[in-house]
Amino acid sequence: MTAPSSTADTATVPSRRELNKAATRQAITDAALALLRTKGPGNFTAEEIADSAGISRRTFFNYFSSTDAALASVVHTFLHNAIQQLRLRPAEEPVLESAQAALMALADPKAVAPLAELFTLTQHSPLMANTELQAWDHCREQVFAVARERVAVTPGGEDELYVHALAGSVISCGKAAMEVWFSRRGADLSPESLAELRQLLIDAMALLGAGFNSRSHTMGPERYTPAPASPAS
Amino acid sequence: MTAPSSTADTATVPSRRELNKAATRQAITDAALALLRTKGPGNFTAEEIADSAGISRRTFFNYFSSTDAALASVVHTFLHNAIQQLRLRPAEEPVLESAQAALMALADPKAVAPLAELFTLTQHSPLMANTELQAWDHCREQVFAVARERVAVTPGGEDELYVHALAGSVISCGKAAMEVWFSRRGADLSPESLAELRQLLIDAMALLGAGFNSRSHTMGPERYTPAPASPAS
DNA sequence: GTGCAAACTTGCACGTAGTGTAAAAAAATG
DNA sequence: CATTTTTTTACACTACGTGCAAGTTTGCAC
Repeated sequence: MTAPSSTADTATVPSRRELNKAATRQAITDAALALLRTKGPGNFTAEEIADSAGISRRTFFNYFSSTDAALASVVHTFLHNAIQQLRLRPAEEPVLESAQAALMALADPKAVAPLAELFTLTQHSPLMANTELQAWDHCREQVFAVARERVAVTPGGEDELYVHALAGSVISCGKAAMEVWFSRRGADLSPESLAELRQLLIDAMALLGAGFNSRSHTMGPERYTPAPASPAS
Repeated sequence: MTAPSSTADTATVPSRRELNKAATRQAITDAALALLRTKGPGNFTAEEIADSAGISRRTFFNYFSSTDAALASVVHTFLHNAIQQLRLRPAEEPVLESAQAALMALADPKAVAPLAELFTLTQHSPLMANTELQAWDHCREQVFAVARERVAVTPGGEDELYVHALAGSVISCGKAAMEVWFSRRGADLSPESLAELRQLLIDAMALLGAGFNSRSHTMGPERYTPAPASPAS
């Protein structure tokens, strides 16, 4: 065979095994998504996915521990990218701003398209809720790790609570922004829709940074930000 | 038969069938907890639980959809009580204070003892993580419902985001406080330990109310400083 | 190339999960 | 007691997830 490519774009050598594994992995998720589109959530088995991906049932379970896990890889890759963006931010930047910036970088069609499709296809199905929650929680742990590095937590101090609560809240607000966006726009990936997503993410982080005090959340009828036009929903 | 008790504390008549159902339900969770203690998480089957509870395997699945669900009933009852406490708070009270007060009411041995035991027994097991996340998320939905009632959300307005983000953050902070408490004190239910739990809950809500801006969260029930303007926009 | 060791895939088998179904048992009702 | 309704139970069935022992592919050295 020819020598390993000298024009490798990444440091690690992409061996044949790695490529094959990545290819089958992708084939599995593609097959799972296709079945999700055609048959709907919960109406197809692991054997069907494996069959459609051209592998055996046993091999499917070598890659994913369940059918849900195969679908959730979409969420995992998105959140993985988010964490990478977060780690790129300067360490001296406040965590909230870093989170906001990291989320901004992902509010483009390429990144959110698979996520949006998965969301719309499994919107009212409790089947995905499970693995989805796990994915978000996994992301929370990553944010926790990043935050802990920056805050330099003292072993027995009260910083533990600070970092835990901050990481969880950041995830919750990001989740909230996405939920609102999906409920408003569905799978709409137009530039205006994505702009709205970005604004929602900004607003959510701002709410968190302001301690949810930006508006008097008593029963007072006073409204905030008189929202120019667009009463149509 | 004897007439329905006139001293019934609840409006609904506790018929024989209701009592039996409640008894078997309790027997199942007791059996599941006992097996969890003796065999450890993941090392017992649904049939064993049913056997130990004196019922058939099929009946077990009539009550719970999985072994995890049987264990998670502990978490559900705790969170159910928390929600009830939350609903008891006056509607004009800020949500953060209501949440704090509701959690205070549950920081007593009676309520947290089963939760603490379940936590310590399944601490490093991914088996419970699943249903536990679901339980928390279910609680989040309840908090969301309460918050939406109070905030009087306008259909197309930005209040959706506010309520979603607030409910999620409150849950995250409550979760964070409990996680820190468990990691510090384990299953310690002494008065000092519970006092620390209460303080952690207070601090967590204070952090949220202060927008994670003040790092001096060693204070007691002090008022937080009003949050400055939101980050650059 | 040949040979070898490591990895990956595959088929098989096994225990378990969860559900549909119909019959039996128990409780409410007349 | 006879009934009607609800609950439990036994049975069967599909699917899940995993251990195991093959077979197959890849990497590496010679």
